[in-house]
Amino acid sequence: MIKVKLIDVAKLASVSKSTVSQYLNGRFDYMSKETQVRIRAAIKELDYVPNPIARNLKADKTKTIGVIVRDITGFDTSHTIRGVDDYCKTSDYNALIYNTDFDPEIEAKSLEALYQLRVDGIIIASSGKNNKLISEYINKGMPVVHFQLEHDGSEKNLILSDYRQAAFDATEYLIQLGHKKICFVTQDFKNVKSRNERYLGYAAALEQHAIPLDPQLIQYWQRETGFEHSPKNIIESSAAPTAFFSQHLAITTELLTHLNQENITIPDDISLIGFDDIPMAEFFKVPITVVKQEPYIIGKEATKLLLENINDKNRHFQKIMISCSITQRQSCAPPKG
Amino acid sequence: MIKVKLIDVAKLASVSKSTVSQYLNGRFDYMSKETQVRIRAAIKELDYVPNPIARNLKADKTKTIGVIVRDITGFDTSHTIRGVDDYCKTSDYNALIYNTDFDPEIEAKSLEALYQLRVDGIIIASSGKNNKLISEYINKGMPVVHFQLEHDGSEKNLILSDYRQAAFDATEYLIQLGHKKICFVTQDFKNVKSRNERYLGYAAALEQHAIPLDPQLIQYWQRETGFEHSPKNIIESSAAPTAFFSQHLAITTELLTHLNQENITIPDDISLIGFDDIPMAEFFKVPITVVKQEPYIIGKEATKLLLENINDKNRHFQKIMISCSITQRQSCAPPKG
DNA sequence: GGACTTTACTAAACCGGTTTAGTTGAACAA
DNA sequence: TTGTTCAACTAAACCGGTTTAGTAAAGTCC
Repeated sequence: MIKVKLIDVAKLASVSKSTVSQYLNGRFDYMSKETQVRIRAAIKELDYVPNPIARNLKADKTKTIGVIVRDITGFDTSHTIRGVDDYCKTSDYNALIYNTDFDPEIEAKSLEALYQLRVDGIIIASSGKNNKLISEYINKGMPVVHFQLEHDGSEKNLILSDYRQAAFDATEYLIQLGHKKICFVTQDFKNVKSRNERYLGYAAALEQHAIPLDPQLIQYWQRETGFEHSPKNIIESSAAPTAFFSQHLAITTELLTHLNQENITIPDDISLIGFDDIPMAEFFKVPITVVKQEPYIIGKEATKLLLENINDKNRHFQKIMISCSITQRQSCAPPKG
Repeated sequence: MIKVKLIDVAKLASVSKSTVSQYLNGRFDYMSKETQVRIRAAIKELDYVPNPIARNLKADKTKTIGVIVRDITGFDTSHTIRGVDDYCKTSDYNALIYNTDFDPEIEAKSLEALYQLRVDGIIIASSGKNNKLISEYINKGMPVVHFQLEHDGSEKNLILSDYRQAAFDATEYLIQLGHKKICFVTQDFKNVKSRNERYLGYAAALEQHAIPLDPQLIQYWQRETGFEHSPKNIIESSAAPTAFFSQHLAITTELLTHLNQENITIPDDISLIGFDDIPMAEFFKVPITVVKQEPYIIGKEATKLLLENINDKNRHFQKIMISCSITQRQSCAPPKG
């Protein structure tokens, strides 16, 4: 495709390869003004562009980072990727996206592929199942930044929403509307700190307002099997929640599907606040109130942190928290009666 | 990061670099069985992985393609990217995504960046403003596949939805519901074939059903300035449309915003069919009926076509069309009266 | 037993740059 | 006049692989 190379420029300008290379790297004091002019002219005439591959081979870096996500198609994820891309472009890096579809094996393969490709660093929303493998790579010198998910706390560099505060705010918002029986709908959070943080925020808000925590109001959902108890049954149970607080978009979506099917009306029959913003929410039958994260900022900050780690191996680790904010729409109302 | 190299394997196995290289490339008949065993053992012991950069330098390819889109965050676009990524992974390629945010200058810069990076090929949803530049690159030997947008017909390799048929189907669907005054809401389509095709489909459906085409029912929208005439005014004009047929998601969204604001009810006051599917449409106040494209398939097919072009420079050009399908929801009803 | 193949390798050039260690000629100081 | 410094370069090694041309030893043929 491109066939003009440095040697061609050198010949045309009647200098050695070395001098052209010095010129290309801005070390102009190694040559005379006239030589500079000749080289500049030769580059222009030949339309020469240095080959970054050859360059990077010697430098032992690729100017490429890897990003491992579950699905680029997700609303928040796509914005995070956008943030990563935008920040990369400001620093002459490129990002390679790998989707795992929530499969830890594909995640492991993606890590391996990126490692073999010699990417300069990796940003990952990890499943937690490959933390051992990730540690190996880190020990070999691969900079890694986690985002979105913290598992056992072994993640050194990470950037997260302030989940505890966000959950606290959302819960308090419901409490201030008069709710006391708030059903916390979540995935299992025993081994996932970033999920546990949400729980702690929820619990803290209840405690602050002297509302006892009813274990029956903690309800579980799994990606593969859905709800442990159906939303309808939860509502009709003795726990009698007046509001749902859903812990991420997939749960919110499935909750809405169930409520729709059962003709349960929001917010008349029950209030709902979700985690993660919802696309085109303003056109919903009931626009859903949410605590929204800042996926674009998270993408940018994650990349910034990663590049800092790439360019300064001795940096200490960081945990960065980004605030969330409540977007009030129409799915929350005071409880009845 | 990785420091084991081919020469280390060669030393441990007591053979030359060449032999190891032959082994790595599967040319086993150049060596004895025992040598193979020794090399295999050495690779395993050292945990050796070949450096693709060095490899590609010699081969003069990067095993990387570039993808230029307007915004990866878009619902359809993210699915197209997903298709590209998935297909890439089956062939050991990687994709680099560049967002233009609808800016032809950024598009030109992205093209240049990808060219300088020596990507093996480019997939682009082009603005049409850089066709000259693209032609230059094609002439220099860069394989290019267009998707989503056809402008002047100079695009050689392209993959599109069958816009004409799709628009025909959508229009006919409305006609069969009893509509005769169907307002075609579009961007300017004079110089964009893929938009003109929609118009032709619309016109063909009207003609087939002997409905005269009223120019007042062709209404324009622009990304920067919005609607030429407000939807409310259009409805109240003498043309008196009973249905809108919107030509892509951004138009549909803005149309919905306007109708919401003016308290115009769908489908009671007016029917609406959109182009492009809508995320979470089932939760809308009025779930919108759409002609949906197949962005994931388009991504896959575009990549397939591109890789074929990369691996066989003498291939003839192709124009591939993918069918759309109507997803009936609740925004279309027979006209009143 | 000498010529011709075949097998199993290796040396060295090559990909397109960067970098280090020299080299050359002029200017300047003692 | 000689030694030293400096400006302005260049040759060659290097990055980590691939590939081509070549070679030594063993096997085959007549």
